[in-house]
Amino acid sequence: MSTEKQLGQRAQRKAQRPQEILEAAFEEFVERGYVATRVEDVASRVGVTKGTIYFYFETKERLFEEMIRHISVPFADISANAKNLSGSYSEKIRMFIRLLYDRIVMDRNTRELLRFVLTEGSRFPQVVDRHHEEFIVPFKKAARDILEAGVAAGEFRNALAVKIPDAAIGATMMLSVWQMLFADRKPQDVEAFFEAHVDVILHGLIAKDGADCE
Amino acid sequence: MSTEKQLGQRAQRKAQRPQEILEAAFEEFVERGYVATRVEDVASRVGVTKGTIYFYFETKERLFEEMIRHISVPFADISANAKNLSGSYSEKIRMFIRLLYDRIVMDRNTRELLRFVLTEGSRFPQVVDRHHEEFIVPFKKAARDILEAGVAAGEFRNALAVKIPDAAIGATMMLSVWQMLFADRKPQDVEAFFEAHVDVILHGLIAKDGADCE
Amino acid sequence: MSTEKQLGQRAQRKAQRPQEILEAAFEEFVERGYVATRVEDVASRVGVTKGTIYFYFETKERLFEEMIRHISVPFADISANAKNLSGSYSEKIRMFIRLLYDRIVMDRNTRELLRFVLTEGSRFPQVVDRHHEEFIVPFKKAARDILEAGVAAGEFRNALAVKIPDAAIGATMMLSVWQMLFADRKPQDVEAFFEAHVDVILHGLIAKDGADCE
Amino acid sequence: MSTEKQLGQRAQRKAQRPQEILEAAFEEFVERGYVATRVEDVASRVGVTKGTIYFYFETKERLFEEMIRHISVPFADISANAKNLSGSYSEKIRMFIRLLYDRIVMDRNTRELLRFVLTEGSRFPQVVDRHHEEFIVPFKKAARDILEAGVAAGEFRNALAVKIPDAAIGATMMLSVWQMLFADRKPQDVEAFFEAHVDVILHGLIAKDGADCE
DNA sequence: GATGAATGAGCATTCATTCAT
DNA sequence: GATGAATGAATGCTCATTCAT
Repeated sequence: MSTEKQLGQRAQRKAQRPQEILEAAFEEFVERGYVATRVEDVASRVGVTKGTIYFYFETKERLFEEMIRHISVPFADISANAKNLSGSYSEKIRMFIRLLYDRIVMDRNTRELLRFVLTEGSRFPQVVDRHHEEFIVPFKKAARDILEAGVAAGEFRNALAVKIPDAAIGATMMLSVWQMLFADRKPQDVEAFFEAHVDVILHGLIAKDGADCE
Repeated sequence: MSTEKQLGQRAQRKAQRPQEILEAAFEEFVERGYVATRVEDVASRVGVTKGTIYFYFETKERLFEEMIRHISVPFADISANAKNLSGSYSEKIRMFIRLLYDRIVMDRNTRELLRFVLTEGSRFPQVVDRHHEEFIVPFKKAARDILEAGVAAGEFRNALAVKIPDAAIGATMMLSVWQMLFADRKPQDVEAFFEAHVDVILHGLIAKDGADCE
Repeated sequence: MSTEKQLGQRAQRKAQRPQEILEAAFEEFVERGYVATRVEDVASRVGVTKGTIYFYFETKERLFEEMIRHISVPFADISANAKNLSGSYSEKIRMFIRLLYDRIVMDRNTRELLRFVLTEGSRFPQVVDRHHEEFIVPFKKAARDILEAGVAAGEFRNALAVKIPDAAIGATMMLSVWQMLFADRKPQDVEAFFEAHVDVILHGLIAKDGADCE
Repeated sequence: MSTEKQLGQRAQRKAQRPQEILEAAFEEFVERGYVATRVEDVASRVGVTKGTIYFYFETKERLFEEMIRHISVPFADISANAKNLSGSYSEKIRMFIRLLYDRIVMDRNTRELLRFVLTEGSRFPQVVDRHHEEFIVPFKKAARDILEAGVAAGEFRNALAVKIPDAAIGATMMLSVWQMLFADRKPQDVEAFFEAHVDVILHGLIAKDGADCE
């Protein structure tokens, strides 16, 4: 017991090392990309030396893959949340898209994860595949579920987008891309974008006679 | 005819070399990214040796930048076309988005250009800036012009998206990203996506009483 | 003893490496000059590989500069010795020139240092400047000091060379140059040269009536 | 005849080409040394292209060697002049050293030739050997001839330097080296140096009683 | 004679990886 | 566990040299 206490700090440190390394790796890979990041850069950021990295991770490739895993919070939670939404289906779709914005646009990890998939995809096909299964498929399913339920409830019309929910929700991606490109230099008004997005896919652009859709 | 003879084989060759090299560079950079592409890879693809590449381009960086310039067809044409669209504003917005799909989703050059901007942006900030000026700004302007004209004509309601046209048109980007990621492995039904996209932003999702929005 | 053990083989090695490398660099640069010497040549001579050189020295330029520093034993010692000379001023000037021969003509490091200054000066202007300050200026001063003291003591006449001591001592340089050029192939009789040099500047060439100057 | 006149200019040009190239080569090799000078640099200076250089000179090595030959004006003239000197032997030695200063110190070609011998000697041993035969041996002989004649005439004492004339004349080299090193930055007073040199070797440093040697 | 496109050997430098301490 | 000296393959870039035009 006393031994445990004595070693306490060091042991904790040790247990955290892999985490620390993965987080440092994330920052470095974000800054320079896979090829241009040196293992030593990661080590310096953690405050250790190259050798230590290799003690925990076989190769630079492995380090990258594990880093990707580490920052990947599968889509499950959004799917789960999506099921618990309350209110009208319009409200539900609004909340769902809200969740997406918080993830895809606002959450740095998720945004950079997407960038990694785009930039290093050819070098790490498994990463692309995993991303497809863990994020894109569940995301599409969750979206379709809400839309279909909305149709069944008579609140939504049976629009073409019910089968292809990306067509309704996809604007999210444009904002995400703008963020990736210009995050720093040309800040976006995310809230306004979000409201405009939800508004347009719920009511459309065409002015209706009689009832104004606005 | 006489011109061809005057030029001679060698001269012809020389005139084409830069083009050939830039196209080979495009393919290689697409496949492996900037850092991982060796100048020699580009040379082999053209069927020459390293030295020849350096005869035409000072450095690898320059080669990349010139390649980007070479595949960049500024947005001007779309803006121009956008002004000549005929029919109702619903028709016009449909045609406009159609043009976008042809460019951003279907045209490989433009798609990969976007990927380069995303992947190599930190290494080539000028490329990002140029892309913003030549593509994104004109694109947003063209979109806003149509929407505002549609509102002025009374055909469109004064939706929030009129000020933020990306919110209406942005789904395009999601399809583009899907293409970048899975073009080969998970083909998309671009036509269906397009139709669903146009349908949803014109009519919205909510079922209208009395008049069915579809 | 304990120190040696504490250091360990590896530590000892490491402490000596820079020295070893600098000495190998000296030999290689002497043999081939800066441009024609390959970093790998230096490595081979030490018995390591290229990478090791770069572990200790940032660039080939730095390696050269540090090597120059390493072989440069500033002139301070000669100046110091010059002050402690005893005997008549004729004796003193004789001893002083003797010191110079030992350095400029006989000492390989100093001789090659001069050659480096001549051959690589345009590439390394700082090296030329440092050489001027550390060698040439102190050398001239020390020489002038002796000559002036000799004049003050009435032993030397107030010859023009008192203000321009190089004119009296400069023959040293010719022998040094002969050494640089033909050291191996046409050996010089340094002693005879030295004696003739001292003799001629002390007594001159002209036969004096009455007292034979010899 | 008319043909000859028509071609006149071109033919002249052609005949001068090798000369022009050699002179351009001299300037470039002086500026950068053998290895760092590119054949194309030489070509540009002449206003032609690489190929032309290779039309006249087989290789870069040959170009260098021929350039050395081109700027080498053997010592013969000095030897010849030395024989025609008039006046006392003191006068003669003065004139002889004067000739040396004009050549070794003041004449850029000769000075740079010496530098080439020093810098590229290991790469071009024939150049060193030729230099020895054409310059150094005749120079020593001419010097010894005067000194010995002066001794025979009873004007010079039979100093040690008569056998080793470099010991008397060698200060010239120190000034030459100073010129090579600092020509631009620290100008030398060549005349004063020359006078001091001649003065000291003729009269020596030691104050003679009775007759002041000055 | 002159050109300049093309070649390819050569070299400085980087960096993932190993391993003795 | 951690270090960091050492390795060596890899790659950007240069330049002497060639040769078809």
